[in-house]
Amino acid sequence: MKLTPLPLRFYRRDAETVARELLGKRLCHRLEDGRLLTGSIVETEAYLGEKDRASHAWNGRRTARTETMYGDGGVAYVYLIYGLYYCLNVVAGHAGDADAVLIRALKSDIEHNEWKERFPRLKPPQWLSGPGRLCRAMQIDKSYNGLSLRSDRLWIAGGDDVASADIVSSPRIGIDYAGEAVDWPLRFYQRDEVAVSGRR
DNA sequence: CGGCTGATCGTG
DNA sequence: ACGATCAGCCGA
Repeated sequence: MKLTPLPLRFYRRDAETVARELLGKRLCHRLEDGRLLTGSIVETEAYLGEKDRASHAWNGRRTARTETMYGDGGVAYVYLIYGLYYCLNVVAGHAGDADAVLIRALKSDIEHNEWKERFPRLKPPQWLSGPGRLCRAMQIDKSYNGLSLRSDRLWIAGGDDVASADIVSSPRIGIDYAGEAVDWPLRFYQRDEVAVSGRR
């Protein structure tokens, strides 16, 4: 299995395109001790920057937290939610436009024994199902915020292409407050994939 | 300053 | 259905 990082030009497009095309790609994390955790992306959501009420950058909110999203595409944007969980985003587009793609679920392509020990109550597909769970399982926290997705530690590699007929879109999850943006079909997931989170 | 809130998850 | 739990944002 080749795990070559995607080129920067992959990320420097609009968030919706990046969100669709991230399906099937492999998220890779090299731990300090040398072990490698990987999973195939099966669910994403696009966030469209300042014009998107669901985005942290809505209405031009450019703060210490959102600054990462305002940079060029190709880095990780990681934030803490509900004081409990981390969420991993891929920054898309170009400097100034604050586009990002939330990674919502992975399918494990390596049966990693340690996960069975750490999450004994969850069945295998659930370790990586949901943005908070996948960060916990992949050991991604806020220290990865701003890190290049072509770094030695964290990167995204090519995978199996997903046919467009197998990509389903829907409104995004957990953004009921987002006004006119609540129904924008910016969530994408792989049809019939059990690791996909939440309601369909 | 102090109050409020959330791109979630686990339990009941 | 609800509580956990806190960084960050906002208003004063």
